[in-house]
Amino acid sequence: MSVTERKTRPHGDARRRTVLTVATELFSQRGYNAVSIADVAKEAGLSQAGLLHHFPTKRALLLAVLQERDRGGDAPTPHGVDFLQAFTDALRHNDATPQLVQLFALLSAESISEDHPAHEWFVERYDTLVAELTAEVAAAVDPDKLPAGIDAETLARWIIALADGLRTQALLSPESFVRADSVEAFLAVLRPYLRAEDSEDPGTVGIPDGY
Amino acid sequence: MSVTERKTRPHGDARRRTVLTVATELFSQRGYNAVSIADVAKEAGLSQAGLLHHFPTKRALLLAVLQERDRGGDAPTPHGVDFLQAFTDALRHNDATPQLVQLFALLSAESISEDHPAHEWFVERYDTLVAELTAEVAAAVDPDKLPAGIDAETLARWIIALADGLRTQALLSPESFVRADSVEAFLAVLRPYLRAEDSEDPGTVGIPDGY
DNA sequence: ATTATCTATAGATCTATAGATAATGC
DNA sequence: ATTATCTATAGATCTATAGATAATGC
Repeated sequence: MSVTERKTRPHGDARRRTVLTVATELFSQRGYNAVSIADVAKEAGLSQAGLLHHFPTKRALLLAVLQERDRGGDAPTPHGVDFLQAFTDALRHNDATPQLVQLFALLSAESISEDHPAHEWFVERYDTLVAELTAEVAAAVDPDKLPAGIDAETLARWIIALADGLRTQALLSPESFVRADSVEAFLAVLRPYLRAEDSEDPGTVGIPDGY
Repeated sequence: MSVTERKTRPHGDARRRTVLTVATELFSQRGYNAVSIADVAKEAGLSQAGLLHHFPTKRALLLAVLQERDRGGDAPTPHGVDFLQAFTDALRHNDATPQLVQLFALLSAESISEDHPAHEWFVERYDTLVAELTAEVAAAVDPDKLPAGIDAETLARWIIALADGLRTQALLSPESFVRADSVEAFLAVLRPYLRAEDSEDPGTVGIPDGY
């Protein structure tokens, strides 16, 4: 209940949700720059000015889409080795909605430009993701078993990069392989580096949508 | 000497090159959709209509940029293990021109949409890349040493995915790590799987110089 | 004769605002 | 009284074409 909260009504809330769904779909298919707010409004069944009543600018609409999609991993996730398994499970789950996967593929590339409305959002997202995964990998692997020069952060960045890079390949050529299988096979290759016995107390860290 | 070749003159050729350079730069910074041909023309020092004399549509301009950038590897490339070394060398070379790297990051994402002007170009590019790298990996590794379920194509897709995925991370947060180093470290981890005649001591994992 | 340019402009879009009207809830 | 909409439109852009003029090379 922030000071800047606006009053809404049931019918307006429903409209807002419709608009967000449509915007997610269109941004996913064509990217932010190639979609007009008129496109979204038409598909959502209201006028462009009607849409702008709910989301005052196109940028606000994009950020609302991202924000909604990021509260994906509300479920409690395990730590250490089991976290890595949960990661590929999340990949498999996300691949069921390719348009959402495509949205993140497109926006993560568009947002590299510093003046893109989602630039800060993505920089922060990757920082968080790398830090989180680094901690989990560190908990799962035995440092003494790692090859020289390979640390937990390196492994964490590899895993994230694999998920992102294989996503491009899978979207361009969907029938050629299964992304989650490939990432899972990679994690299996890391098995020799894992701690002999692992006993970790569970916690709650979310794996976000869009992967 | 194709039938569809156009006659050109020295001054026009120079202009064309200028336009291509500027277009590469601007597309790299902001992507195809967010750059207008007027932007390119202005920066190249000619009128928009003047630009369209050389490249009749914006789409033609993009394809010309891609085509020019793709004839990079004219040098004879080695095969097998040495090819993999040449691959990271190429990465290191490319990272010296981040705006070009950014161009491919952006276009490979934008082009996932089937109606993007560069869609076919990128589908074909990845097909070729995977096929080529699969052949080189197959020549370098000993199939008997590979973990169960991992084949040459899987490894090839991992390497391409790593290069692509780490590219996003490096562009969003350039100071945090060196992409080529990370990919090179990954290839070093693959060393136990290589054919005997190419690697002397599979027991100890070798890390390349500079580590 | 052809290439290389330019100015001017048509015709589409696109974002966002102004101002009016209807519906809703205290 | 406030929210939720709409029509209409201003003001920017954007791609591409029309038609004219200058420069170049057979």
